[in-house]
Amino acid sequence: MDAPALRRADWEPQPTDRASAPTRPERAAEQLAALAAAVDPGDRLGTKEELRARCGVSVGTFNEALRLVQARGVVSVRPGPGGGLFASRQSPMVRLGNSVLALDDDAASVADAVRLRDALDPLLVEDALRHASASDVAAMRTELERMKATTADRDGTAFVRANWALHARIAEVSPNVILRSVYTSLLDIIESHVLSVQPDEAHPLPEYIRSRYELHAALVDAIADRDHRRALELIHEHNTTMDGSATRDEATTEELPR
Amino acid sequence: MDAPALRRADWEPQPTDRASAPTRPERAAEQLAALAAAVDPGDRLGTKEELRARCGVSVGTFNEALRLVQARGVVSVRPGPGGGLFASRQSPMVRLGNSVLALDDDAASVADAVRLRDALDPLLVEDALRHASASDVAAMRTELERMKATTADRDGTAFVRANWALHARIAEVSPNVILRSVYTSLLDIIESHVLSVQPDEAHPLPEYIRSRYELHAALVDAIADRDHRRALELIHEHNTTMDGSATRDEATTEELPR
DNA sequence: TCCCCCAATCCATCATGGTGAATTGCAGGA
DNA sequence: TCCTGCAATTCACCATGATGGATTGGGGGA
Repeated sequence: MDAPALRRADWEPQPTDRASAPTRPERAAEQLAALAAAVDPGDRLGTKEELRARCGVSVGTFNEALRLVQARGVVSVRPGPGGGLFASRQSPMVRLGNSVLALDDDAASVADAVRLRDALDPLLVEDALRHASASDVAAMRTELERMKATTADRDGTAFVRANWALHARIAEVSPNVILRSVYTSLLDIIESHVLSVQPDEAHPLPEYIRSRYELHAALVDAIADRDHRRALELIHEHNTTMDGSATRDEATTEELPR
Repeated sequence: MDAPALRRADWEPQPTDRASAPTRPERAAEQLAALAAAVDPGDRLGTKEELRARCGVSVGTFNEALRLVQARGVVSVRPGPGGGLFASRQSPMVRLGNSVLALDDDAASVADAVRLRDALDPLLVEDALRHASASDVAAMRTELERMKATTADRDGTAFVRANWALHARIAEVSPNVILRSVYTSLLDIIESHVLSVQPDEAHPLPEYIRSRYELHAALVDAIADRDHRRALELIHEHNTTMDGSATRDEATTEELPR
């Protein structure tokens, strides 16, 4: 009835070639997640042994699956009589994280990320105006210096990277953890997709760099002076004058299949 | 030299009571993550057996740890001679997901989430204007009907939930996967923190509900008519007239100083 | 009656040993 | 020379059996 699976043929009855071959622990984890999703949070799903048998995997494999769903906050485990696996309500923050994790990397274009980032910039500036300390402003000025240093060598890529570093530093000031986290990750996404900055006939590189630099310098000044109106005006200009169009995308061509 | 650890005392040398007791697989996973972070992406870390010995855990435990770091995209495993664990570059999208996952749930106040959501609303409306199909608009109108239904029973909570459902439906239209994902999760976060809607002397409930309903109805009309200016005007009004202040927070005990 | 302690249950690890598949490098043949 | 095929390496699972800790409920003593 419950003969052990000693040979591989006994426990690999699905040679159905699926994409990227989900491993057995992953499949078991999905089963568990489905089980947990089918009941109310807090409900008992059964003992490890029962569920392991239902998933049809060995102890070790089941433990791996368990670890995965636990990390996702889908189930919790309790010892003792009446113990076992329980569906647990996963916090919305975990859902956010997982929904982002589930995102297909290439499905999300850089342009999408840039658009989001631009929408968040004013919030960051607002927070900077309200919360930037003297040392924060000093750090921003340091980043500005770095930007200025790159203006000399006409290296558009170095310039935008320095620019992003400044933005990241500004973001650090915000007390809003969600905003900070999302924003810096967006910068990260954007940065990882950009290979080089290409000049544009309408905006020759040196001129573009100079104007961007001055805009950011003025922005930091406005933050230092707590000049709300000027700062918001500048960030609006920042996001309406072209910026993203001067960058070139890399990742849409998925080379390097390894 | 390498005596097996048959008794628990042999392999639990750290009775240091730490907060919430990270399990051994979790600790091993952290070690692996640290190892992977210390080298360049693509570098070899060693065979499973070598690393297992270094982590000082058993095979099963190490497999669990491995599964965790693999799920996080930190390492990859390859079979064959010269195989083993390799540090893998984790995509920025994964970093975003993980950084959100690392967020402390109560550290992030609802007000923070509301602020983010408000900043994203205009983007959603923009996308809706550009991409909403007839059936999308129809679905929005259905949600509007539901909102209207709740206006009758003076139930503020039901009203805002219906309101969020409408927003979620609008968000569905956007082709921007990151935006959609982040926005709906933000709604989720907000919704999960709100217990009830409290009237406010300046805005008695029925009046508040009626005005909000009409604003949203007008917004959907503007989307249906592709009236950009009107829609953006409405969403601006939407986010400047009070909204969040009429909701009562549950989870953040430390009252948001705004 | 109330409290404490014990037994039962269940999880978290451990150890050992086995089969099959993927990968690699080299050695030998066409 | 180039291709083919074998052997070695390493992973992915499997089974079995053991120890110790956490939790729970009930039974016995104060």
